[in-house]
Amino acid sequence: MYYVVHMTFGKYIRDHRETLKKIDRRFSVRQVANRIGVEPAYLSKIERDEVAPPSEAKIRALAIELDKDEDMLLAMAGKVSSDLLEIIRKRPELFADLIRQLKSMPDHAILRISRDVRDGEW
Amino acid sequence: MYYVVHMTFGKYIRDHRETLKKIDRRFSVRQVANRIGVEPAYLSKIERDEVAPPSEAKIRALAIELDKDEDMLLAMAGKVSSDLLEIIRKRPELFADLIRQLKSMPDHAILRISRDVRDGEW
DNA sequence: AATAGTGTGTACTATGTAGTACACATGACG
DNA sequence: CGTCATGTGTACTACATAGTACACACTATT
Repeated sequence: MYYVVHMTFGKYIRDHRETLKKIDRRFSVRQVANRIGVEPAYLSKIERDEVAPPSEAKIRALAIELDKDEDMLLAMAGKVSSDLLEIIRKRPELFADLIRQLKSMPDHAILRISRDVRDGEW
Repeated sequence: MYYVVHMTFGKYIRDHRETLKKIDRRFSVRQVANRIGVEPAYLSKIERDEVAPPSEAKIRALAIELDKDEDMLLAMAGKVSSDLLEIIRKRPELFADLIRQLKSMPDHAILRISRDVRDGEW
């Protein structure tokens, strides 16, 4: 999935909204804009990357609307979920060290730690 | 260390700068401000919490100046280091899951994971 | 007593963030 | 063939962020 790297936030939203629109006409710019609570002209500009991605709250609404992962969409917008920031800010040195350690680790290693923690192997 | 919770960014900086000033007069508001690259009046306002904490770059400079942990100082300012954000944004779902898992884990468990990863037990 | 340094009050500014409001041309469709 | 919906251009706005610049009164030093 090479192309994802070059995909902007706007183009990604447009692509997926258009795909949904093909089978459901309620996915027009106007109707989606209304449902997520912004002006249609604003969503149009977002989708053409004419303006920066919207706020975290609107991105979350978009993620739900388009059935995409919220953290992934936030990341495409250059943001990190505020609940994660809060967790890190409460124990900054601990989390900073761990995250920097994990920077160079492969996906499967991080997944495994997640699973081990969840399964209570600690 | 209860009081730390109620300590503001400004008060924390002021306390530590004043402590250093007692044994080294180069730690005046003016001289520290000059070294970190801001106006003295601005640092004065920061220390009295009259304005919001400064930018990440200035906080880092302050951390070095006062010999404090950068991530901890950033956290007190309500921020998270941009290098950590970048790491998370590159694999948002993986890191989001892990961090939320670790939210309720005790310090020693997180420390142990850090150590295990560093020592290559993966 | 002069002067050098200190902390702070007041006023101002540039840039970024996160949008709204309305008009307009085009396209779909019953 | 009229009207209803669609996407978008233009203009504008409120608030936040991250500071600067200068003047002033006080303190310490020599």
